[in-house]
Amino acid sequence: MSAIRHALATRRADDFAAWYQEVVSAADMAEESGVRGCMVIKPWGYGIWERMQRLLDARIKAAGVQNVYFPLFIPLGNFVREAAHVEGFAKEMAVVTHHRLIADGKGGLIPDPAAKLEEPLIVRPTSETIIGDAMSRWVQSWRDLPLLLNQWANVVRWEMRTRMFLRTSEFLWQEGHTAHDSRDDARAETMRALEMYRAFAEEDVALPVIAGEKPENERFPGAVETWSIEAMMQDGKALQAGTSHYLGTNFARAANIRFQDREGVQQFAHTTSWGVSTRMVGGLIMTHGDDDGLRVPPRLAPQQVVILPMLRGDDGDGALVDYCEALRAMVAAQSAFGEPLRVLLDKRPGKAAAKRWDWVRRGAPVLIEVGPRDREAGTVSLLRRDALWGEGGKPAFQTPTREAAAQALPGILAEIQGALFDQAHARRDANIERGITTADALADYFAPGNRYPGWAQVQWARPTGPALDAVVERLKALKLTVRNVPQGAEPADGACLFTGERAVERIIVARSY
RNA sequence: CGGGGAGUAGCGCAGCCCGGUAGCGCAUCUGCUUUGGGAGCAGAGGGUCGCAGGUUCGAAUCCUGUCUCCCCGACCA
Repeated sequence: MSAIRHALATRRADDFAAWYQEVVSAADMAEESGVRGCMVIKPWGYGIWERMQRLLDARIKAAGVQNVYFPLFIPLGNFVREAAHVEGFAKEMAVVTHHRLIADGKGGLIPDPAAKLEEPLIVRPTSETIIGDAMSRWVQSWRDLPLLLNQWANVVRWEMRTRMFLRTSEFLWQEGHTAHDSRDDARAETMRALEMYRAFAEEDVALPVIAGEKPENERFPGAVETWSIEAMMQDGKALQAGTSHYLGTNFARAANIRFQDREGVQQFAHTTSWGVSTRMVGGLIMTHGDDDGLRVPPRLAPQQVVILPMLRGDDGDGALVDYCEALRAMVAAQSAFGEPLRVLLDKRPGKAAAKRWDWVRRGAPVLIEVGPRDREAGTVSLLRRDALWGEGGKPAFQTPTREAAAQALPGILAEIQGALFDQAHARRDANIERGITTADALADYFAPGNRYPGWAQVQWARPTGPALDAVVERLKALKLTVRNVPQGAEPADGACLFTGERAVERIIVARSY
């Protein structure tokens, strides 16, 4: 038993779903909007997304990909070309049918029947079709390839069940779209994007992931291959945190993206697409959050260091603020991870101890409280968010000198970034069961009493068609899905767990978001 | 989209069954006290009870519809 008084009302272990929602609101990240499935992303939540954008965009540009922007609206006729793609998205589409409102005579407004669109517009659920249409005009010769594009955009999918950041009807993402003159080149791009996501997730978000290929039944509609990075949440469920697709020539045929090769022969281009979304923010919460709120990895924190003067509303405040301003300047002069350190001096009136818990819940990596006694002694009181609690259920303050604190911060932030990754990595590895070889053992491992069981890595014979459907049904009975076939796993050396045939590869099986 | 639950002050809730003009805790504001760790006391402000109809002399409360959220399922980044 601990005497710790946590900053949240709900513990992860008691009700993970309720805890998640409490973090989203207590960390002041987002709130409901009144529109089904849509959310208002508040400054702290959006600031984290902006950091993700900045870091991922740098990686995208470093790969020679150029940013573009395509329209929100896609003509219906443009969308209907790739059959599997359309079938995959048709059920969840927002459609624009009118362009004007008129009074309904009862004080309200209705779409003007006289302003019905000749051809409805759909709100993009993803942009393969409209970008494919442009590519068909932009690509003529092998010299035009590869064509490497990316856009940062919002997309809309009419989801049946929504959750903040994890699945919203409208979400923000980047979608890369590339066209190539060969299968090999397009597949290489697919794998490059996947590796980019792995590095982004692990190095920037401190999110350990397993990269691998999705099974046939989990492929993106219209894709030839779909690859993903999968992260383990603290309740043991898997979260698909990024995807990369090799689309073959399916979309090129649908959009007529053709080029003349070196021999003068018309060929269809091979295309790819890849994306990471605001869902990553949800993954960050469920990976790094604790019973005191969010913990933001320093590379992503909008503010890495927050200085809290212990103001008393008396004459002593001026000198204290001066002391803190000087500290702020010292800290701001430091660099961490190759960028100037992001530091906030929170001078809002109020008790430092009360404001402290606001910043703990938001998950700022380092808090520095400064009182009159610190000022006189030339010290500060420093608290690491990744190691909040000390002896006796009290916050674990350190009291270095002001100068020492400022100089130590780059190192401390690097330590926190590493500590968050290491904790998540250790937890994930401890919760992957690799010894399951029978269906009964699998059912036992995921038995209802075992609340947060984690993942199982098992061997299978990679069934296809009806045989795969049968496997999917058996897994569904246990609420499980095949997440992916991990890259770099050991070769199969046993029997398929489902069919008893000789296994050909290892797969990750898990419950998922 | 099916099954279940819920919308009352910024947050968490009571009141509803049995209609009579809205309350508690935290937060906020003011004053006094306190002052190195999530302060105490006193006072104050803040709500057309999700929205729209209906029943009624009178609706947070009863009836109908509708919107939104949460949980479970089906579907999906």
